[in-house]
Amino acid sequence: MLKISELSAKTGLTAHTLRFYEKHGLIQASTRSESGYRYYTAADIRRVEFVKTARSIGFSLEDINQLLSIRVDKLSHSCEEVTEITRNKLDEVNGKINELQSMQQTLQILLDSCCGGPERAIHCSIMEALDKDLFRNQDNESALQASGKVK
Amino acid sequence: MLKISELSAKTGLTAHTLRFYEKHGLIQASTRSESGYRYYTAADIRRVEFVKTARSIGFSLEDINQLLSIRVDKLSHSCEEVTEITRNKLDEVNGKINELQSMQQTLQILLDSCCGGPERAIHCSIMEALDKDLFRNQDNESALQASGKVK
DNA sequence: ATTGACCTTAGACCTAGCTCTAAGGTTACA
DNA sequence: TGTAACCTTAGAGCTAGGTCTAAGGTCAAT
Repeated sequence: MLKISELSAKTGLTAHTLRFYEKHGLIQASTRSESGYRYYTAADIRRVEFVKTARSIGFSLEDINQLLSIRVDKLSHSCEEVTEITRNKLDEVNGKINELQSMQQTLQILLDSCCGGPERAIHCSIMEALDKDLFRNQDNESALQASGKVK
Repeated sequence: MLKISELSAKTGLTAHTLRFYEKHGLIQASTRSESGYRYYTAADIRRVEFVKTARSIGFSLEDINQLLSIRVDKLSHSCEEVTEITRNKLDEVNGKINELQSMQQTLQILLDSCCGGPERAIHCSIMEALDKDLFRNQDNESALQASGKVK
């Protein structure tokens, strides 16, 4: 039976975060002392580790709540439910990656178009590109190429 | 000279957002009527479009403030300053992509390891993986393979 | 003159996941 | 017995970028 600071040391989560997770229904201390101190059993600790692992993969607290309710009653739930949560998360992650890769490409094109030197910014290709609104549509690269900023 | 609702229609930004940008020093209406109504000149509009474009690429409001201060006095600034902002942003984006790709890989491995069918979740590979804390180090794939969950 | 659509401001609210503070009670050790 | 290190709770604060509300003033058309 661990006190909250001991569980904190064991898991690397702060006591604040552990209480926060409790408030959001993710974890619990099965036992409380008479004075209200939380005491965590081995099972409690495994649950906290589960949360920590799921969190490190990127699942939201809401996802984890769903995963936990499957975890405590696996007989009433199917693999399908688990994969659905996982697949939804993967879709979300893929969506974010696509957005970021689009930014990445645009930023790279901008960088490639500019000398990057100590020259006055008066004719800086990046500033021009931002001013000319070459990014209204998805056709960034050709728009920039058409503007003559990419060799 | 456009009123705020006209600028809103022109740019697709809400009047609320335009005022919000003004509060944060990004934009301004050069003119105000006696009663305090904002009136935007052509130059104001170009500045708003600049902000919108930079925002769509992913620059933060703080980045944009820096870009704008270069924009209004290009003689006092160099291409180097502009590329530095851009490169920092690119680094940030690349960092996020890396994180997300790591999540993506882990999620994909989890999905590949599970039947995803109507079977009871009692031996679900994903739940087992989350319980066994196979993700403590970067070696997710080999850990999962070692656990026999990936063919 | 009245209505309805517009405008103003200050400031609250939202998301997500913490992070921290205040005010007070408990415990262990010297 | 004192004190330092713990624990408790409720609730505020943080980030970033909006989004919305309330209370009131303005404007144009009828």
